Amino acid sequence: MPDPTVLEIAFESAGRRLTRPRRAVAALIDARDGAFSAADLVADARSGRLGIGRATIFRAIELLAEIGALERIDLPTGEHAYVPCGPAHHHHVVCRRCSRSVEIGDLGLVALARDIARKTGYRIDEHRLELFGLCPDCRRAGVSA
Amino acid sequence: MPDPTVLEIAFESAGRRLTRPRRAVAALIDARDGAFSAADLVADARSGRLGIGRATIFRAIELLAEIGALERIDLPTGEHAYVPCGPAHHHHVVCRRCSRSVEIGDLGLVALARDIARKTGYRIDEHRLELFGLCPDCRRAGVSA
DNA sequence: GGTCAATCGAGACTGTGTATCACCTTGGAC
DNA sequence: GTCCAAGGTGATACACAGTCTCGATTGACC
Repeated sequence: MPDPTVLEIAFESAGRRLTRPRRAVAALIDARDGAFSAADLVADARSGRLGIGRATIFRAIELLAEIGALERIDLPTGEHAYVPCGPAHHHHVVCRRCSRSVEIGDLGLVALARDIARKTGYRIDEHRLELFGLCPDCRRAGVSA
Repeated sequence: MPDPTVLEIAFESAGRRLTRPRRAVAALIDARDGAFSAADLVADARSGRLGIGRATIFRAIELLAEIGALERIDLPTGEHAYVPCGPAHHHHVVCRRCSRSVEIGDLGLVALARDIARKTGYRIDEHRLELFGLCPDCRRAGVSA
């Protein structure tokens, strides 16, 4: 057996069983290398004839998101997507063409939120920053759409 | 007829007809004073027996969002919501209890995005920042949930 | 008042995500 | 290796958001 992947380790360290379907879902996510939708994974599983049920894929995604190994983001189109990520507070920059994404650190946003709290009187306990654009490769490929 | 509301004016200045159903939707939105979901408006319309079709409400929301009089935000729960707002670039702070929201200015985020672009090599052309918490009233009301 | 394109309401349809339930796997105890 | 309970699975039904279609209606303009 090859080394367990980050996602496989995530299942185990959360005290959950590492089953064949979960391994398969983890592999599909790894193969995607970027943001993906649940429908993407379902299609991948189907085209690869992995015999994994739709519900299982949704459950695996939900579980990984709960663990913190995956984060749900909202594309500008209104669709939901998921990005594999580490547990520390961070944000994502997503390529709107190939969906590849990179994590960026906090960037002083926590301080900014504190500032906004002071100005508005709100107690802010959650924030979300997402950036969309073109990754270096897609820029080089001269994509403009 | 009372003075036309901001949303009514938005319809007209976009060169769209100000029909009875659109007026009704605008009134429902004004009555909400904060973020709302499409389902909220549908329920409001139904309970008020306004005789407005579901599709019409969705169409009006879509149109207002297109015009820029409404912005779609994504609640932490994954649901979509809409907030009435002005056309200038800004962000929203939303109370997770009463849904009241305030607009905040750009706050140097455009500069931050430029900085991120330089560091990551991405060309960033869109970003979204949403903050969630408790508004002053709900804080005073001692709500902690 | 008459005309016509924009808009409307009803309802069918699509896609995403959840719930249910009988069956299957996993991993630990022996 | 065998057994067993808990956790997990797949099929399917369901709930809901949002879109599309189409014949009927309406508002803006002459």
